[in-house]
Amino acid sequence: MAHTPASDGSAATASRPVGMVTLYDVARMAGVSTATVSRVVHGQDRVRETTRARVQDVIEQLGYIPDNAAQSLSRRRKDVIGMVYVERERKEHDVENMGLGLLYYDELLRGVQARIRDDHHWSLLITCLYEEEGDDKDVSRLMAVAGKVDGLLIGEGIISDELLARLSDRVPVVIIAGTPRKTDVVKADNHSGATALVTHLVETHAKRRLFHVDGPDDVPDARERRMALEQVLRTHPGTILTGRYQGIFSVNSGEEAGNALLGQWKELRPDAVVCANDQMALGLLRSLSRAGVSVPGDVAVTGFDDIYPGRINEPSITTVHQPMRLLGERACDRLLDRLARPGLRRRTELLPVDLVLRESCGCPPGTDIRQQVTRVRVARSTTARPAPRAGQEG
Amino acid sequence: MAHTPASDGSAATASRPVGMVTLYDVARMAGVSTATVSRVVHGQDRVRETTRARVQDVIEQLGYIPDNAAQSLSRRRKDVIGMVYVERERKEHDVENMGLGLLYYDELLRGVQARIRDDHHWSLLITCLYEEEGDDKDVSRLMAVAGKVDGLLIGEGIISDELLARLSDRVPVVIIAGTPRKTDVVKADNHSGATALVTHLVETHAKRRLFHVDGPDDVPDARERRMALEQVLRTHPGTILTGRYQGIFSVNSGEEAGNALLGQWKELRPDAVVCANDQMALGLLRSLSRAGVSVPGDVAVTGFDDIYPGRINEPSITTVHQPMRLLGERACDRLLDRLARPGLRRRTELLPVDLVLRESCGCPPGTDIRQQVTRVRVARSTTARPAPRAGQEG
DNA sequence: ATGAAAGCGCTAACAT
DNA sequence: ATGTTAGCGCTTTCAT
Repeated sequence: MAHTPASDGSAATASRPVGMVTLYDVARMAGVSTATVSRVVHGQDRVRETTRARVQDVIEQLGYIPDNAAQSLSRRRKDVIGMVYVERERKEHDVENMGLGLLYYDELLRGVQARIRDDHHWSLLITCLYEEEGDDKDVSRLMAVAGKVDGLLIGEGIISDELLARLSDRVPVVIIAGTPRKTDVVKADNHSGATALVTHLVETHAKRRLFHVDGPDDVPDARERRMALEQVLRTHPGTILTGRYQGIFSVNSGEEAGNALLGQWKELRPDAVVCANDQMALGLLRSLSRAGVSVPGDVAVTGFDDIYPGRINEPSITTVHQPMRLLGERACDRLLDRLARPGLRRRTELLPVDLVLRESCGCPPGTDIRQQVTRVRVARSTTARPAPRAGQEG
Repeated sequence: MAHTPASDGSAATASRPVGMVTLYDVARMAGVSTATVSRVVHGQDRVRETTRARVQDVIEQLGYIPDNAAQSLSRRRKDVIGMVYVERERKEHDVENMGLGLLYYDELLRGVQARIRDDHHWSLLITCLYEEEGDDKDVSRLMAVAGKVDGLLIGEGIISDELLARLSDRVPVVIIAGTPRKTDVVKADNHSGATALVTHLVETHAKRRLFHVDGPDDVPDARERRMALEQVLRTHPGTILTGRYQGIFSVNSGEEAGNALLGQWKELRPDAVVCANDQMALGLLRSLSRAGVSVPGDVAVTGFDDIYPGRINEPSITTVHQPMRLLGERACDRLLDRLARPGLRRRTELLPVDLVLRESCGCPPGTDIRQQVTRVRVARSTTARPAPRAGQEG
């Protein structure tokens, strides 16, 4: 026995985690080889029934649980996929955000879990990065996680190209809601959604003077919605942008946007405010309401994402529904596919969104219509830079 | 070289995951031993500066990322903690629950993450069990996860004693919000919270005829709240339970409870309804409102948990605030502690809750008072009978 | 300061 | 049907 792990009463036993029962222990106690135990554990055939039963007994009795580290090392796969996302705000007592902001990634997570659940062997490792922390922290976190998983789901395009390259060099990566680079991407069709929303404002409600509450510069979602807004303005003569405020997707920044807007109310009063997400729309509505401005009477307001509170708000918020959960599901599916067949061509999957018409845009009280938005192409010519292409299946 | 992993152009290379660069590759390319590379990777001293730099270079160049499986096997620790929870409902399109029910575990998760974030080396593996699935599925999921982690955080006391024993035999376990068994437990002081809430109803608002919307039998939180309610009734002569409905913590089941209540409205009209959580309170309020029953005018209603929608509901809901995030933090702290010092004595930590007075109990419109509940002891002697029964007299 | 080598617990190819 | 054994990639002790 050249390679029997210490299972005698020697000192080596002490260093082993409490209760650590190994395959060898089971094998010895059942009087079979480790190969046989392994076969039993994995329900393989080529084991006599009586043997199987005996081994099974010992397993129960000893409470044996295979060590995944050893399994992984041997099988060259960890049966774990990782999910990375960014926590934007960290204020623990911001009740508003606690009630609202949580939803995005939590839904994503639900989607991923839903996909994973049927396959007992996959597990999900989650890691979040924090916006306010340095890039080096991100790097060390990501390196650590990359060494622990078979594949990675990354929310948003927040990590640098260089880092992404390094990661995807090691494990397959699927980007969720980010700009296509050299990995698979699954994202909502923000462009079409925003286009439909703003077009509704302009064509149905005859709005002409829009104010834009934008999201962070570097967030792909925000960028796409912004570009769509600009494109609609461009293609509708007579419409103008009266101003813009850059928020960070939180209720608070929406309130700030509202205050900024009220500051220029006299001179540059808009007839509609387009917010990059629902949270900010909610914050904006609050500050407008405090100032006695009526919505949609004095001004229309729209959001994006379709979070629950926007639905029950007074007035209810017109917005675009993002299939967040589906996003998680598809991303997960794609990763699992790729893990199974590494040869797959890179692909960007665009998920359709719904336009949700409610009260804040000026539609009649009680309106709550949801209609799928058909895809519209991005106007290439006006986009100076090498536009992210939403290519189908590579 | 007896043990150099295949890094030549041999067939073995093909079976290695794409981009898999090993410590050996780095060592060879830097012209040092694996021991030295390992030292550099872990920033240990006893390496000459020039050597370190050279190795570091090769690491960058090759994009080397240590394989955690191998590290774990060698170091006998995985640097991963697992969190297990139960998904109660699975209806994908139940918008109400999407907006509300998500919050509990998500907050817990946030707490855990918050604790983990400073320690780069820990990662979090999450697994959810599904109520409607069989016990054997739970077992296989839990076994799998137990083999992948150093310690486990388990939400609620939903797993059998036997299974729990087996798990905690292998890795340290901290139960969150469950009944203390033979592991560490971190939980909110449900008993004191429910006692304060019901006492408020009885003493401040002079309620006498209570209806109870209970949670699932086997959920510890529900059980504790139920027992506190009964104890308050018992100690306040003249109070009675007019009826009880057993829900499953969802908005829908709250609505059903409301309908059941309305069914016996004539004969057994209560003056207050105590719901085991906010979701059900919300559902109940909806059905009462549809039936034209005014709250708190005709009847008072209370919830539990303090979820955001209850705060902005019309009327706002009187409830008990659970420190969900803190629960996650403490549980994680405890697990990390135990991992560091396995000898720790088993302990149950009770976290204080807040009584949140709002409108639904009959407090004046606009009320939103939050006060910490001081701990009250569970009355042992009176808990003689095993089964909770309705219609008891105080 | 650096290297050689013995494991860590498990899998799977190859015997028998 | 069952056993033998050579790794999997890394850490760490013990030499040097």
